Amino acid sequence: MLEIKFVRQNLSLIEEALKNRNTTADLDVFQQCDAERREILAQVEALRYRRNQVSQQIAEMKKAGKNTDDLVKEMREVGESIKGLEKNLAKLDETLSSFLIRIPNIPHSSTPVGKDEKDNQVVRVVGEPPRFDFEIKAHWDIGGSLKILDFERAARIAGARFPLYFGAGARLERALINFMLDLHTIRHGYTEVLPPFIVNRGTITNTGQLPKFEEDLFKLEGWDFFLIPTAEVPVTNIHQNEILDEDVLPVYYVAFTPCFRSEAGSHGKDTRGLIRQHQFNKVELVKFSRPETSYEELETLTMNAETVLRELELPYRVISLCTGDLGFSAAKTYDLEVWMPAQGVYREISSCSNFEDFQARRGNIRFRRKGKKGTELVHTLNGSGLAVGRTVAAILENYQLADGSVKIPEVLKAYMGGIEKIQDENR
RNA sequence: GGAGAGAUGGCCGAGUCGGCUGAAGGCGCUCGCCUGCUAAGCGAGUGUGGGGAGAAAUCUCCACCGAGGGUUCGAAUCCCUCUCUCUCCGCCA
Repeated sequence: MLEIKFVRQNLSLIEEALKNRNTTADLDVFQQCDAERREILAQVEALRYRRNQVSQQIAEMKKAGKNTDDLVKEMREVGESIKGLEKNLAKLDETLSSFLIRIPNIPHSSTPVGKDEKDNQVVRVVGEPPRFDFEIKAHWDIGGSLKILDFERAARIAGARFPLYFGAGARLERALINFMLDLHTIRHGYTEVLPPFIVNRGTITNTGQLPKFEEDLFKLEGWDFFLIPTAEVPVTNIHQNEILDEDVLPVYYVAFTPCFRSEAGSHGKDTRGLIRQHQFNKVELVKFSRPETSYEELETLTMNAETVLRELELPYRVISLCTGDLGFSAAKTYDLEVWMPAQGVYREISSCSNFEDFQARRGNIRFRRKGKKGTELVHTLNGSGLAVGRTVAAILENYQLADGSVKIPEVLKAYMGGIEKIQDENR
């Protein structure tokens, strides 16, 4: 959420940002409500001032044994007026906050301006797509013939877009989770957290998934609870309504969680394989930083996520999302895209964003500088490190061999009980 | 699920029969003083959000004592609802 004062003073900047994001909002209505609210506020405060003064006077007069009937009667009327104005005020507050909470973040100046994903900028390309001298298969075919992935049975258990892993496939998923957590905790200095997978409405509003994107979420029927679409939601909210000590910053958290997404509006997209599932696993990096260092933190966070791909020796590229493709709460986002040989394309496997103070304002996450008065909002950042299902898919495709087996990446061997490759175990 | 206790400022903790309590006291923190260092000591300051004035330091007003509602001229204090925490019992793991 943006600060109301900021919006008031930067209407043209907001208008520009909205345009770059291919969206609009009724700024006139905002301006009108805002002005009206401040006027009524002034009236209410004047009346409350009067009431406070007189109430004190009544107390003194009573102590002195004087009659206060007239004043009490007058104050009764003042009280009524206050109540009436407060009602108007509440209505305007409601209008204003529902307006503000639907305004996306302002893109950072380094975010490229553009309409859609075609205008995203390639920042760097790392690694060479492997060459194959045999007919390569898509990961769902590899998984099927190795009997480590079974989407048909998954569909019977739950429905379309759910995963079911067996044997070495299940272990590969678990190996990746452990590898990623170890890498980020031991080498990159993140603190591991295991958060709730179900969160309340306030929490998921703070990170920006609500109120605008409720249809993308799974909601528990009869409860105001939601399945998390990403660990970003519970982990960013760890410090909601807290004032952090300056010297604990920056705070680094890494969390493994399953993620649940309704994928509303993506019918027919990526229907096969592990790419787009209602449930998938993800290791997520979350940072809380001082405002002045958040863009450096974004670079290192992105690099931390990239390290997973480098260690796994998977070819990838880094994309800077343009304004039209940027997420609601983000000011700047790098996507990591891994090479998927069967489709011959780079696919998103991580998204690393700086939200600046946008989420912190909603979640009321602040810090205090030593020797300075008052508090400041922290900046929040997060990035996948990485989406595990998509990593499995990338490994299956990039490490496939002519005989239909799949080589285990060097760094994962220890996590896979020392096996060299996954082959049909004739389970 | 049953019974009880509680929720106050960065933290701990006091608030009498409703009225100079935005809130005692302590800790922490900041600035200054002092002892050649350190520890201790002394003095002053130190909540958040919003409105208004001012170039600024600052001043002033309003709101906030878990959340929401009510009573009252006036509520941290009384009443109702909700949320959360703790203790005991039951149940399950």
